[in-house]
Amino acid sequence: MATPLRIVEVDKLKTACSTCSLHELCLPAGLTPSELKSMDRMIDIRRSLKRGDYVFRAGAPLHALYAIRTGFMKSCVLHEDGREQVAGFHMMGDLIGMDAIGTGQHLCDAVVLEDSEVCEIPLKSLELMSREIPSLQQHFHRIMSREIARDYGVMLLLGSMRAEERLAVFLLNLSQRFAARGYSSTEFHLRMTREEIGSYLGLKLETVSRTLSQFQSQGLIAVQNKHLRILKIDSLRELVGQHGCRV
Amino acid sequence: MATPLRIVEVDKLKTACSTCSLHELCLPAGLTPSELKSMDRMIDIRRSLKRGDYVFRAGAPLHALYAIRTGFMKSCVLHEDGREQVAGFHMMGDLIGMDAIGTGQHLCDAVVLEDSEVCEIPLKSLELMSREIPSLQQHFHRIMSREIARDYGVMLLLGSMRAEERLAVFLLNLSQRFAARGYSSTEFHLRMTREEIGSYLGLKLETVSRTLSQFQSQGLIAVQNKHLRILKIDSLRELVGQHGCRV
DNA sequence: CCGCTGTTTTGACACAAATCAAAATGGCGG
DNA sequence: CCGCCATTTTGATTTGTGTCAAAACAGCGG
Repeated sequence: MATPLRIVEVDKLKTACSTCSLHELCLPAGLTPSELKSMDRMIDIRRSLKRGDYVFRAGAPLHALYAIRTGFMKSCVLHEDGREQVAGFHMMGDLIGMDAIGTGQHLCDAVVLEDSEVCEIPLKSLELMSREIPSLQQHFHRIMSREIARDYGVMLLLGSMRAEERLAVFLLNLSQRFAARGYSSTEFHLRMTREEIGSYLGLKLETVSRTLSQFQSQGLIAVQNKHLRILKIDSLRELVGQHGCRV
Repeated sequence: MATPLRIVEVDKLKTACSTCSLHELCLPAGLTPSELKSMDRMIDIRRSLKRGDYVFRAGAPLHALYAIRTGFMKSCVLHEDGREQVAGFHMMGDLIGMDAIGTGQHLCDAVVLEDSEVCEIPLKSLELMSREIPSLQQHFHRIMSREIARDYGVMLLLGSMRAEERLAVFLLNLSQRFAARGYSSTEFHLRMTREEIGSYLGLKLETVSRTLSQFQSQGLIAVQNKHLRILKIDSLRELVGQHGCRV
């Protein structure tokens, strides 16, 4: 878990919002071409990150928000006593760092799980520009709100679902997000370990492993280590919200 | 749980942000007197609500955000199958409804637990005005961010703490929030039932009751039904983050 | 003031998931 | 290509909470 981590390097990549294939999924969604140009001026730093790098660490002062161009990461909240809880997994088009606006300090670590590229969005510039461009303002608010909504979903999951349901919800959520990004909704690579899945779902890694095996033997999925294929997506959906369980 | 609920009545109360004792805790924190005047113009509707009323219900279209002037409420997320998870408890100075900005529809119920007054803040007006007043814009962002931060804390709690710790965190949090509002940090009324506490903490009501009794027999607190007194706040603090537990 | 209803407490027992343990597997660096 | 280390799987056992049940209690309306 605690392997030494690279220092991240900052380098300017040649990409721009106006030419980025993600711009309908990302912060600039719905902007006009000329507004997109303004975004390009705002986001001049893009970072290239390797597996194990931190985008930011808990306690660090907030410089910017980060839009994920490519790759995969997790954010995890740390407890004084060393406990760590994965608060979310993030992929291209996601915006991270918003938890830090309140205090000016990040309160979770953002750790790269698969080599990634992120765009650095200075908060001050974003504030300034969203005063000029109402649709940017609205979209930024929507993104923050969606994060709150997502968190409520996780709370529901952690507070009242049994292990099978948690896993099913997790897989369905990944599936849906991959689909929204143009990837297969039924076949993908799990970029995180069983332990990280478990931490996110409030389960131990053994339980995650056992439950995946169980799904496999029921013919719902096919897993081979990190490679996962969903065979009966409807059965998975039915599984969620069944079982008299802990209501 | 499902008692018939009054239809809420809308009436204009004579309060204004500029004369409200909460304005340093609430959305207008840090505004100049003239900016406060603008807020007054924006917030012309204040609602008076009785126990059991809904401020808004899941699925309803978003009209406004609500700032709590007095009272106490819960928000709860609903699962299709009827399960309900309390996502938070809210008191004076809190802003609720932000989860709805993303989709334009509320995704939780906000239920009044103690007769309350709320100020209705039309989202459109807030957007408009925060383009004019940078400090309002910043503070609104801070408030949304703090909600995300709070949610991360709840996720940590639900994902990796044992029953005793959850209860301790819950009590300490209430204590700290009452203190911030000028009330006693060691003696207060629990406005919610054991079942609602349990739902919030991912526990059954019996476990909540048992754990409170245990705290009492350990001399940490004195509970008598809804009345609670914290006797050893430091011991409660130590309790959080102990116990090898589920790391 | 009494009786009703919803809430809380307490006890006995069951079970889902954690813990402990060990083998199997996979991937990376030398 | 081999060997090592991290990850994953599977099994046996324990345990913290859930579940079921019943009694105690509190608050409200008549």
